[in-house]
Amino acid sequence: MKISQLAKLSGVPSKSIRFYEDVCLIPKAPRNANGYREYGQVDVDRLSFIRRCRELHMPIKQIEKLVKVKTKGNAPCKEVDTLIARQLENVRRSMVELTLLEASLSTLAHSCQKSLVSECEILNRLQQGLAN
Amino acid sequence: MKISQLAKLSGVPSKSIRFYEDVCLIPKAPRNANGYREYGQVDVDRLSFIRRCRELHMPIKQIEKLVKVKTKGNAPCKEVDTLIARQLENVRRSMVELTLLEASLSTLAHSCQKSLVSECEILNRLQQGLAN
DNA sequence: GATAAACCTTCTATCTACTGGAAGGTCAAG
DNA sequence: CTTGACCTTCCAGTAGATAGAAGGTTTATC
Repeated sequence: MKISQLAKLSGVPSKSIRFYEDVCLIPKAPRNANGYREYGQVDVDRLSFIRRCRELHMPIKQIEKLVKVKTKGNAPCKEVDTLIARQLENVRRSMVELTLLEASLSTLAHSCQKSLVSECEILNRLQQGLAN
Repeated sequence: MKISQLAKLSGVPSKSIRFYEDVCLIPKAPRNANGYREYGQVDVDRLSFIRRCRELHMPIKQIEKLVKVKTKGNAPCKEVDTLIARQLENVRRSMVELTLLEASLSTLAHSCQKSLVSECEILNRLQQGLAN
């Protein structure tokens, strides 16, 4: 199949597929007589896998390791566990940070009852440091 | 004062200060005889303000509006409210997304009891779609 | 047979918000 | 007089794409 068919079946846009090839996340596709890339089911599977990893916000470098380890079936899957655990940690760290942000912004949003910039409590707090 | 002093007082690295000048978030600094940038207290205040906005993950374009509106004291501060509310929305949207991610990753992390890649439940789920 | 739409290709530029480094000028202390 | 700590500009790179230009191919339709 050609690239747009693969895009449809895998859920990854053609542009991204070419990009993934550029950065060596996927192997270089063979070309047909016109120089068009030719794909098969294995590519659909691989890209579906990659798409799901990306949906979990995994960086490409990590997905690369996951893809590599996936191909050698009788290797220990400890590394897989580690990569997922690391990503889970990343997500949890971001959540903590966002929770703090949310609190600050929420306080800030409710802090101004005035209507002129010169008296605006929001701006004052941003200027002087947010004590919450 | 010179740029590194401003950096110290405002908490914004010199490199970032030059960058903010390049993208017109702050005005071009006057230069002394040697071509060095010269700053005063007003710049400390402005950059401290900017730093606090950045700590709230506000994009530079939004901060720019906030800085602009801040200078004209007797303008209505409704726009300030709007910008903060928008940022709060952004943060909340990200939190929702991360909460879903956390759930998926957490399930995934606990799904594999095997030790070989070929039987790894994590990889299976990433391949076939995560039903959770 | 002409032509237009819908593909495909490569290359380049753009986005965000910096950060790092190279090459070179200036200044103060020892 | 030289060493180190500043300062300057400019260029490159980060992550993960996305958009667009310029050009080739194929297929359907008139």
